[in-house]
Amino acid sequence: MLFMKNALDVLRERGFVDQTTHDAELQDYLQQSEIKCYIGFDPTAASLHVGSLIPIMALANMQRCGHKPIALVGGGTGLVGDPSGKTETRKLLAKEQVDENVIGIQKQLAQFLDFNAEKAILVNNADWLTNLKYIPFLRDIGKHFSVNRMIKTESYRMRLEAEDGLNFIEFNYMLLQAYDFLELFDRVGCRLQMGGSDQWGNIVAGIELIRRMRKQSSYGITFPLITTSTGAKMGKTAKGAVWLDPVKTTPYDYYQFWVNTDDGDVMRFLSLFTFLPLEEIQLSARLKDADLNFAKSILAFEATSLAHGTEEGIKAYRASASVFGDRRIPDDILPTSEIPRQDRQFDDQSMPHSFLSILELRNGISIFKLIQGVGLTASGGSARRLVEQGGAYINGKRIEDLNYQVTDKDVINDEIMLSSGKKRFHKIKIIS
RNA sequence: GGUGGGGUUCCCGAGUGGCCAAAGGGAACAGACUGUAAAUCUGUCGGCGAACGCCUUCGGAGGUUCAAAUCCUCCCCCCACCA
Repeated sequence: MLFMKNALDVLRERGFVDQTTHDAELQDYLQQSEIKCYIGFDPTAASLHVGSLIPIMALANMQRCGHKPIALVGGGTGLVGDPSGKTETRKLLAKEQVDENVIGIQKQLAQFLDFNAEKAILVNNADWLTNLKYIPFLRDIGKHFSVNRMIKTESYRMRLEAEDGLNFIEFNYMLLQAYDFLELFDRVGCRLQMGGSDQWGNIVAGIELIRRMRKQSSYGITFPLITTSTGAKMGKTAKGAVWLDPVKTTPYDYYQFWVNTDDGDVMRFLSLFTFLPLEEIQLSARLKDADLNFAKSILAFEATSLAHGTEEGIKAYRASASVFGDRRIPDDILPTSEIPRQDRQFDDQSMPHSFLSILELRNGISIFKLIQGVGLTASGGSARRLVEQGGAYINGKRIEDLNYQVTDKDVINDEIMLSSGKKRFHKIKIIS
């Protein structure tokens, strides 16, 4: 393991590093084997979304470098709410809700990290935070914090200047996160905390607390805020966030999210969101125009496989090929990827679909009712508009007539393919 | 506790008695162009309805009025300053 690449270099090369504290010492620290590093995850929802992928992938890369990642789920801090990077007060969550969310998040992290044989550790800060006593905490921990300094940090200053202000419970957040770091330092000797760039202040607070109380040094790494090349925050789509939960965002939709990556982001995203060798990724820079879509397919396949397993990745790829057509992916593009390059298989189980009885079709169903019914649009009115604007298709043919009645004549091979625009499909399977 | 300013449709933000389903921008959706990209241009963008239209929405509850997002009363929440 000694000849392994330094984890800091790996993270840096792949684009994970925004800032670090005392770089040289950190590098030395990471030269040891099996060091522990942690990242906190907020249990604001029962599922993580692609916005959390950067920290997840950072931990996974650490693990691949022979280190021991600790995923901290904020069951305790989630009860308080982190003001960092937010311009307004977050709603306080009920305790039951937080507990439920913690369970969901744990499950998803296990997709990316190997928790077997203690190769990664999962902790919930509710275990120690919820038992804290106010007065002892103030005396032992609080005395190390200068309010003057705290209000100068970016995250608080932002909120102090904002309209909405900052309330006291949020103001405490930094102390709690610093305490988490101290706790992990004491429990397992963790000396490295990572997080988004908005976590800088919180991370430094922890480092200082450890130094003051334990006279030991510890380190921090922050990740850059990932935006698309068009400047938008990554991970939002029409339906809101792109979730890692396959029920909230199906693997097919997840794949579609990635395959629609902006041209300018493909290389960067391949480095961040896959484990494909950097040399191969850099080589794919030669891809131009439509050929760049090969790289996008691979990105989508790899990302989907990571989140949902290879089998789902393959299914999503084949489902996409069956509606968008397939071009054989050349062997020399990102050769390490196990994306199917030879097969002509299609998979129509994985795309959005629903079932309809043939009997219901006998009398005909209004096209816009059907479009709305399968969920391609949210309301009958918008389905109507879709047809009026020429965006509705049945079996690939544009529907010109608003009053079009879908009947059994539209069934092909026991199926009807509806589409909204040119990229959103829904297959209706007919049951006789 | 006092004084002042706020809470508008997914978001930002105009509107201060009828012409308001509510300007403008963003997001989103569709069309054209393409490569399932971006940019650009065009259209749409509360619900129901073929349509005249009807219904729901401007923090909450009442009230005034032929008519209220707009006026009045009470309540809730946020912000600033003062205490």
